[in-house]
Amino acid sequence: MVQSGTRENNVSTAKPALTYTITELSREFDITPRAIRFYEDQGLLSPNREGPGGRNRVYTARERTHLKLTLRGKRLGLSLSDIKSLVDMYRSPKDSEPQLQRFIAVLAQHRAALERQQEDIDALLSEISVHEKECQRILKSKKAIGKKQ
Amino acid sequence: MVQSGTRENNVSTAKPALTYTITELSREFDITPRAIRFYEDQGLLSPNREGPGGRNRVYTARERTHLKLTLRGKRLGLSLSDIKSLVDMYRSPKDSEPQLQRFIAVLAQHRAALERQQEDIDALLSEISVHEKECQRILKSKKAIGKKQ
DNA sequence: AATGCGTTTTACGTTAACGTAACATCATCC
DNA sequence: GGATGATGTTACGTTAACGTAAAACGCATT
Repeated sequence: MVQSGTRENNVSTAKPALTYTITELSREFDITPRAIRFYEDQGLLSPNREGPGGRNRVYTARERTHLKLTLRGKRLGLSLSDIKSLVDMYRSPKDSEPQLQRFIAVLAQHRAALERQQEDIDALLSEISVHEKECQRILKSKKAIGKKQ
Repeated sequence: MVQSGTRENNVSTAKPALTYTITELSREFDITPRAIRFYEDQGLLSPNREGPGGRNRVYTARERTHLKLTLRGKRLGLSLSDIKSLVDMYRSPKDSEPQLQRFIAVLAQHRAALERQQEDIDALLSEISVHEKECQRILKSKKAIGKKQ
């Protein structure tokens, strides 16, 4: 093995250009390489190629960020196509004014969705608190009665 | 149509016993009756039957609550089997002490998951804020330059 | 040279969560 | 009393998100 872990290429250039292999990313985020390639098929990632004939995938820090964003979206219950539209927006050139307006609108939309999710979470958390307190109460009453049960 | 909307049966009894039909619930929560029956197949709901031969489904307020909980769980990205275990816990008799302990453990587990989701949401919201501000900045600079573009 | 490991492409399999279609049943309306 | 409309069961279809298997290539070791 010539090099393992995160490596830094192009020592002569100014930019660090640190990159990752597919297995590195799969281990870091605890997913399979298959999943990462699948995300690429769905247009969520677009790694460069390296090696003979540009065979192997190489991921930049930017691509890694996209992957992180993808996984976050998944944990929040978003579909991959939802995430794709998000990533696409982030990638899209925001130079024309209508583009900017649409981008802002989408952002507001996502913000609203996330805030609704926060409400759902708060509701569930308070429900859980109620159940927890109920359990504590029952436990205490049991101890008060003793070992008759 | 004899009765529409939420109706109140058993006028002679003490309990109100207000119930719902499947279409009422489907409209209230904007889902199809098919979905509700599917949730029943998965053990998330267990409506009573009514009419000749106990043909039609009738849902109590308790069942409606279970449905609400189911949909909240879905919005948060939980699978139906996840939700089922949750509902089962809520239904299970919490009288024996080991049962209680397990229940508390599961509650803590869900609490942790929800808090992780909150972090994810916070992260995304701050990201969105960044992008929004960036957009505002670009818009301002464009207006400052004028209509040269 | 053979072996083994890691990566690639291709393709088919799988699970979850319903959608959709077909048909029967029951009450009601005209 | 035939049409309409809501509800039921049954069964097959569908989409998303990968899993899994097969076969090939490149590089390293033995």
